[in-house]
Amino acid sequence: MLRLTKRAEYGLTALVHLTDHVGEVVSARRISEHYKLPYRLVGEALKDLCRAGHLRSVRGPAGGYQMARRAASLTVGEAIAAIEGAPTLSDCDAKALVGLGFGALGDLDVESRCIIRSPLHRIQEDIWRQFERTTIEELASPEFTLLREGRSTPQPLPTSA
Amino acid sequence: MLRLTKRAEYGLTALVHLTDHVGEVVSARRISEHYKLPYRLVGEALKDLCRAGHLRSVRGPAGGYQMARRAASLTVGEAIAAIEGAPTLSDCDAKALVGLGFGALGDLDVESRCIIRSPLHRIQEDIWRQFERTTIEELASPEFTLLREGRSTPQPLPTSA
DNA sequence: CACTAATAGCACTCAATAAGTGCTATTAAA
DNA sequence: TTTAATAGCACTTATTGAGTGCTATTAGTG
Repeated sequence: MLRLTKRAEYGLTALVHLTDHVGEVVSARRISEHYKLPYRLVGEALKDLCRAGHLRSVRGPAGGYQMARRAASLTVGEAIAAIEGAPTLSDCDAKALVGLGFGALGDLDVESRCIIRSPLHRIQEDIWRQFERTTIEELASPEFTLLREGRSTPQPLPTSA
Repeated sequence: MLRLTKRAEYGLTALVHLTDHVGEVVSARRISEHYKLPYRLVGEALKDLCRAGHLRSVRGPAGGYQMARRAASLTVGEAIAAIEGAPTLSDCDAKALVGLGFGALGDLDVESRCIIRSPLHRIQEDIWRQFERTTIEELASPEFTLLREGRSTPQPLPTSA
């Protein structure tokens, strides 16, 4: 029903935490205990983010994760894509991402059930644009979000390492 | 993975069709055959839209559905809400819609796992705003469906801004 | 009147996906 | 050497969505 997966939710939560503790190496267990989230799932989400290069990992005891990039340059869209892939609103959207080019699909003949595709695709792009426009830094500091359009004096955040 | 349900997809398709045949009474069967969609599911979606008052129904042979409102005043958001309910991005968003007010939930204690809630909620609102901003008329109007007769390489849509 | 084809409503089954777990390997600090 | 972390992947269970069955009601037509 148009919602993010738990993995994505946990991943974003973890990213916010790591942003608030930039410089530190924090383990999946610590994060999961802090927010009372299932340890293993938080771990899976963190692995995904690590594989995508958004986090760095340190193995062994005292190991864990830390931001690999500045929170201001990592978008919610990139994070979600790393965890659950780029979202698609409808099936023919999904097909379009693969085939691209209408006539080729053979499935879309007659009146093309996809008369709604292109405008829906437009909406989908808008949504994705929202994800891409929002950074983890903004997720981490709500007051920052409000300044998105206003662009008044941005406060120096503790994120600068 | 952040996608619309089939019912919503079928419902939107049907609405576009009814908009293109405004004044006529079109049956669920005709629509389903036209777009090669499962008859019963199209029917269910149409019932939902009818219950919400977006369509009028006529029973008996020669019965069917017709727009109850002008397509220009019916939004994609309203249609989707009628079929699959208002979307929520995360669980704590869903809870927030009920309880609203942080401390009251008992689930959201400690550091409140919902540190990501409010900015995520903002994104969700943006998305919903996109749905509310787009009308069925826009879904139906040809200038929004350039790809339909585009045949060759689908150009990126004329996404104004 | 009988028949037919439509909507109305709801519960149910089955399939797809997401949530969560098991297990093994590797790494590195103590 | 022990321990606690990440790495990876397959697996099981739970939830959700897709689709169907069934019955009732409505109204046009021969």
